[in-house]
Amino acid sequence: MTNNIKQLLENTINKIYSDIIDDQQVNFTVERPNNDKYGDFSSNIALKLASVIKKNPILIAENIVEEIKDKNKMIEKIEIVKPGFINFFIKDSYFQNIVEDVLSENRNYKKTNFGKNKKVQVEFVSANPTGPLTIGHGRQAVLGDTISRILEWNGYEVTREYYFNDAGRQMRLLGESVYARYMELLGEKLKIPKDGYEGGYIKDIAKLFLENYGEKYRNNQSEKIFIDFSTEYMLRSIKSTLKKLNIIHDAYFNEKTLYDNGKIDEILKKLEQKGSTYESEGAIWFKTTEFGAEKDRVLVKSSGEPTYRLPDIAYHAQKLEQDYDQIIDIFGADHHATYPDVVSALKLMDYDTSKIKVLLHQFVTLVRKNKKIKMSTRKGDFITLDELISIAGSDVVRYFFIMRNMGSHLNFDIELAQKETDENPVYYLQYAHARISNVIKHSKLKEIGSFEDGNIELLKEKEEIDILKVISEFEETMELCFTTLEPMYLANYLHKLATYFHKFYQRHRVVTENKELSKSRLKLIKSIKIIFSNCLNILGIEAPENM
RNA sequence: GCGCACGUAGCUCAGUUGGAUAGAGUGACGGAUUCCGGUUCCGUAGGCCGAGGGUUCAAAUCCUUCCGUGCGUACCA
Repeated sequence: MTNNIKQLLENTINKIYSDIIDDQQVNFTVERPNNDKYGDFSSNIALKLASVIKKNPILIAENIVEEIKDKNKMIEKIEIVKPGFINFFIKDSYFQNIVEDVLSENRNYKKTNFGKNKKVQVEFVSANPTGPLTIGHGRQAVLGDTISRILEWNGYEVTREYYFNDAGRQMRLLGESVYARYMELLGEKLKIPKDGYEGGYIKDIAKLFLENYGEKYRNNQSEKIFIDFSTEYMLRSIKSTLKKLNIIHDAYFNEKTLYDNGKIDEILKKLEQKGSTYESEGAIWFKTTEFGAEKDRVLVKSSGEPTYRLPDIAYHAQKLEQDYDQIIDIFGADHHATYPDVVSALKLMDYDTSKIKVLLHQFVTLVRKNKKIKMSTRKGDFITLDELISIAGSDVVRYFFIMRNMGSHLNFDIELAQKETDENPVYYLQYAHARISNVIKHSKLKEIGSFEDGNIELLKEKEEIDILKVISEFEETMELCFTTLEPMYLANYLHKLATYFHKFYQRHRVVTENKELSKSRLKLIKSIKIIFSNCLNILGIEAPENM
């Protein structure tokens, strides 16, 4: 819609001012003004043009309007205002027609094929299985899955991938911590290792271990089985938590693969050949300063063990060798310093890094009555994602995690999340959907019958046209979500849609003695319902028929 | 110290590439709704957009300095 107007203006100035502007880009905008006295759409094109061709913007505006006047049948009138804005007023009939479009396209309304079935991999969560997922992981999980859904809506083929490492120091500590609890269950004195894990889940694993293996591993701390058993347990638990949020990864990629298939060595060798590494103090360093970093980084520790950086590079090299058209990584803000190194290394080896897109999200603070709840992962002193889901429910958790833009800190108000009242924005949305379902049900009782023949031209009330305008924004909202990969816009949009529906509902009855009008309004609310349902579906939130 | 974010109503946050009177929700106060679900709607109050300077027709938005907060600055991931 906005794009149509923009195109119209673009064509117009190319026609009238072709000699003056030739191939100069005029960076004008078309937007929906917040004040409706400025029309449905407004453009600053004349103001922008004024600085290029040194003419009075009002005059330019007049020339443009003269050219498009009466040529577009959806435009009711055009006004030129003060500094030089051009304001467009659209005919009601245009908005009324949207109802028919929505009803006929239904689930596919304004679905796009921008992706043309291109393959995109979205990597998210990727927490090592040392403990239950935290609230922070939750935000990433929901973001990753919602972004995947947005991509799918736009015709991409998405692979959701989870990267983890079940080797290394952290996992060793996990095994030792479980061992300590195991020995405790066998009546020994508890000796939790230094920096070990103290959360209650360790006891659960130990207990299950005991049930499976009895006393067989008494005094066998070094047994790898503690790590393997714990890893398997934690991965199962993580998957089950994600499933509660309706999130299922297509692939779990273990870092170990990169050692087994020689990728780590290969990459290290390549970097050495490029002369970008050197040895110092027994470690192998990567000359990151050559790419603008403050300091060089260690790739291989003096112990001979690589740091996380080297496998990260190898992993991404491998991703780029597969036939993905795009790679999306979702990381917490604490990773913002590390990924540029990965990209530099890949560039150095002539990989096409333009395929990689990194999205960083800020952290989550759990809040109760305006007070921060402090948490410590190691001590196990935290509310897990799993607990949060059981307290607040999947729909609320999903909505809360994407209702703020990912770049800003999120305060998760645990009390608000539990409220099943109008204070909770999720219920506000779902209630609107349920209400529509109910009205349609009611219309059947009143024997309105089929409303397929409802006349959309009867939708003339301000509240009706207003909500149709909101529906017309769906397309550009989705496009914004797609280009920015920021689901927040859709959350805000849904709230707006609900507001306008409730406003309409408050002032006008759908089912009345007037059968013709009832039918047209039923058509209207049915189309609203479809938009709700489509949007909620993209957000992975249920659209209930009743509540 | 340095790097990257951020600072908008009492609170939580929107504000597309600079645009016309800076908006929502929530809290506070006051109203509406005999009705298809009172989990709804309407109104009022609340702001020098962290502070100063600059750029231009136009700045919450861009540049600069300062103040404040968060994250990073590991041979942890």
